[in-house]
Amino acid sequence: MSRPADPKAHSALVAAARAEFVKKGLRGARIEDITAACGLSKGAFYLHFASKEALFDEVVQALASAMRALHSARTVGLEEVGAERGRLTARDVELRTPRYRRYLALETEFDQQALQMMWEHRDTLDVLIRGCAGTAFEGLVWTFLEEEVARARAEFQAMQRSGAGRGDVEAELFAELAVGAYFLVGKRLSRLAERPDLEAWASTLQRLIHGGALASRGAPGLAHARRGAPTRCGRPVGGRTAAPRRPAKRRRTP
Amino acid sequence: MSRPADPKAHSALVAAARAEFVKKGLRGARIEDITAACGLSKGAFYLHFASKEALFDEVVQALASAMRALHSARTVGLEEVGAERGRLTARDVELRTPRYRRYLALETEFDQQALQMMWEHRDTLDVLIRGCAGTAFEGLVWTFLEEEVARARAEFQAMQRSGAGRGDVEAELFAELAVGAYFLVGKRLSRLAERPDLEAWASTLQRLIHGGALASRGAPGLAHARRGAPTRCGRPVGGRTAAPRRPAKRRRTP
DNA sequence: GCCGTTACTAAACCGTCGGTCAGAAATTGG
DNA sequence: CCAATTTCTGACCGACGGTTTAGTAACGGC
Repeated sequence: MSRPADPKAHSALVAAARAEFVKKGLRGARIEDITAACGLSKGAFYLHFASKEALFDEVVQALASAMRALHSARTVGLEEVGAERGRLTARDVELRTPRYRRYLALETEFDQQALQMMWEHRDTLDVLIRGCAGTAFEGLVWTFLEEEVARARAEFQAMQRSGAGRGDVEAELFAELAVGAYFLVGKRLSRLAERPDLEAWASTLQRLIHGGALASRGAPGLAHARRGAPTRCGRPVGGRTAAPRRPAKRRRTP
Repeated sequence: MSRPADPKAHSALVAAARAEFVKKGLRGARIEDITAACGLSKGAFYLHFASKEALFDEVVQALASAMRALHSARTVGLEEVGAERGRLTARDVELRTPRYRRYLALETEFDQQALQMMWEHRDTLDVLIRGCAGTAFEGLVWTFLEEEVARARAEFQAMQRSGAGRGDVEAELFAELAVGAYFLVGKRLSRLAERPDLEAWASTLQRLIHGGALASRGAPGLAHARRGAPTRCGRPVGGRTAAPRRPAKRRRTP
């Protein structure tokens, strides 16, 4: 007995809410707009979620667990290769030994997975970054990043100890830059209409971060790193009209 | 005749508003909180500003003109040195010639100025980045960045043509990374209580961006780039309590 | 068909906040 | 001290939007 709920209602609400959150931010999104987008009434919203924040929390939890999964996969992956093939040394880096290449491939793979994850959750990420000021979710994205920075710093410090990482750079700053680079690219994803070549992005970023922007003096591995033409950067999503300036009304100050 | 306005009222309101904007975002900041912070009543606000947005606009214009000034200073500065000492070549980079060092110093100087500017306007930047979703100022910060990216891309492409920049990297992606790095650092400034050693940050960033994170094979100029111990990263501003999760109330979904 | 249950609707409710305005307070010139 | 003038106050208005709730209708079981 009893009337069954529209099986699509819940997911439709989530989808509409995500779109609305991206457009107006968590605070600015209106329940009525969300429900109207799925042909429901405002009241129906509260049959499925306790509040706007509860819905957003659900979405954020999905992102958080995806991040945790990736984070620990990376840690154990690195440990496994470490146990299996030994730590990276300065010599490995200098001669681009198979061990160096193994580490490089591993990192690339995880970076690609990270980008893929960011692509799937790009709307939520965007809201966490720039759409939840003054809410309970404020700063949550920084705690996420902080964990990644800590991991990257530890890895780089290990490389520095073994001579593989340059010693004249503070590990913390390096980690911020590296994590930040991916973060930025993730941020940019939210402005793209269709999925760019994330795999190429990952390897380009890695080349830049490892080798720098200056032409290297006949470094080996440069030709091997190249994969066809440099990659284009994707089309921005349509809309977003021109520069918004001066919402000005009249002024009364003499 | 007539009663003169409190001469400090205007600037006090601006200061209080900036603080409130950072705390709650443009939308979330309440006029009454702003005026209360300077011991004024809500009505007094409208003697000085037409609206909350008008006040914010005033603050943003100040930032915008500071950015424009820096932007054009950089362009003319680069042109001057170009006319005076000639363009950078692959050889300059390889041998770290005086010309290379001149360019490097110039860039460092402007980067430091940029960081300094960002430090002074860190609160406004922060609001533009993460506190104005769904307002008229939405996306303004990206148009600012877009200009910088365009400049960086053009500069890097020139370096690629002359062989000074590595050719296997898309100039656009490089430019995004480079501008993004400063942007991120600027973002981080808003979480610091006191001014860090921005000069050291600028040169570390430059070393990373130019030379990469990997230990270089006895590259010249490495020792000269080092300046004492690697720099610490500053103390975060106090407050900001632990992870905000589950604003949850009760749920009604069966 | 009828009944019980539950999804859903429509409208009311109510707190919040931007903006207004009548009057009180302050200052200056006389 | 008075008058003129402007600043400043704080109660008020109205819109907006999240949440609640009384009522409606769809569905399953009999």
